[in-house]
Amino acid sequence: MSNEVNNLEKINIENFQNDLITWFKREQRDLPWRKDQDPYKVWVSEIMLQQTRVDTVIPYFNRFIEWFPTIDDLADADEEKILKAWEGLGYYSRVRNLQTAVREVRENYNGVVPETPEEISKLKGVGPYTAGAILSIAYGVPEPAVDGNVMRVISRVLSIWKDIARPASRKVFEQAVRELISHEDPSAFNQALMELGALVCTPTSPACLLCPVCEHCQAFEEGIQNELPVKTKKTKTRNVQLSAAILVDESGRIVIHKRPSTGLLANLWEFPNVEIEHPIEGERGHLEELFNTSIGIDPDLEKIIGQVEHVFSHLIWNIKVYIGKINSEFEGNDQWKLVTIDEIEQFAFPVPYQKMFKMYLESLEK
DNA sequence: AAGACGGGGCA
DNA sequence: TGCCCAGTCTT
Repeated sequence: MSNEVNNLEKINIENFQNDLITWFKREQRDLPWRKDQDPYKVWVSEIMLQQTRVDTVIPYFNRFIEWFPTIDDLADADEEKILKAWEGLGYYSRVRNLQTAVREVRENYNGVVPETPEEISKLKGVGPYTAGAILSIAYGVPEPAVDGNVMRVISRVLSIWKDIARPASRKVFEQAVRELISHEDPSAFNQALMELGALVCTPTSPACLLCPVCEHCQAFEEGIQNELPVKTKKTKTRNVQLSAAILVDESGRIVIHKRPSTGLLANLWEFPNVEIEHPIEGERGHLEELFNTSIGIDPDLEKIIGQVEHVFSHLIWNIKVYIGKINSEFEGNDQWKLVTIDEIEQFAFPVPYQKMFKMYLESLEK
């Protein structure tokens, strides 16, 4: 494995560590999860930061810690509330896995986040990156924490032409970091690598002239920093047509539905909707029939108030938004509820349905 | 190894 | 539009 990173011999590791860490201690951003090294808070921040930008995470992190200050608070929380805390952040399985995992910590580790790679990696939602991040930042363990930033930085510094889109490549970068990591300050080293990737060694047009380790960088030396990292794979998104309805009863309450516990947007709330596989020309009666047969709701649809388009990483939703009325016989249960406009905010809705609700409120003002 | 899984920011 | 972001889990 180690000969795959043969460029390691060209670098002065100790100087590299010093330049990198010195820069980090001087330039690091003031972030809420850097105020202390509470393993729980480090853990929460690392889960939130998965595939999510720092600026997006900050307000979510502050509110999450406010609502669930300790492992016990999170372990005891209702799922509805943790989903509400995550509403709009995306990748909602992260927070359900996090709650599962803190319960494991309470049961199996006496409420203390484990500090060995073997144990921490068993926790739900803790993969190789997060394990290394928590261990190094909270406990000072010299484990690699290889994320997209680190692969980009290391691919340039060591001129590694492995395709970072392939799962197998991560091991190469982990091995490189094992060789490079500071054993005096693994926390600063790992965070510095990520901070450098976020602030200086960016995906496009890296700021090499401001880089604290440019003199160690083989890509910079050869002027090929813009060719690295190598990353293939294009995601092809498919289109899904939906029709959804704000259905109101006699007293103005609205029908909402809880999504299934698995799959896309699991356990979040939505407005009644059906997928339209074969668009039929404007047949409202046909659509009402479709609502009836597919979700057991018999609405009186009045009109379309607009469309919502929402792009996910792997698909695109195009939602035709209807308003309508619901029969008086409608009864709620665990999955179906009638709620007032003011009660809506207590439930966690994915963004496309937030857009839809906003559209509905605007239609009322006219 | 590939796909599922959110959402927003930026060229 | 397409790419990228402090990735992990399932198939």
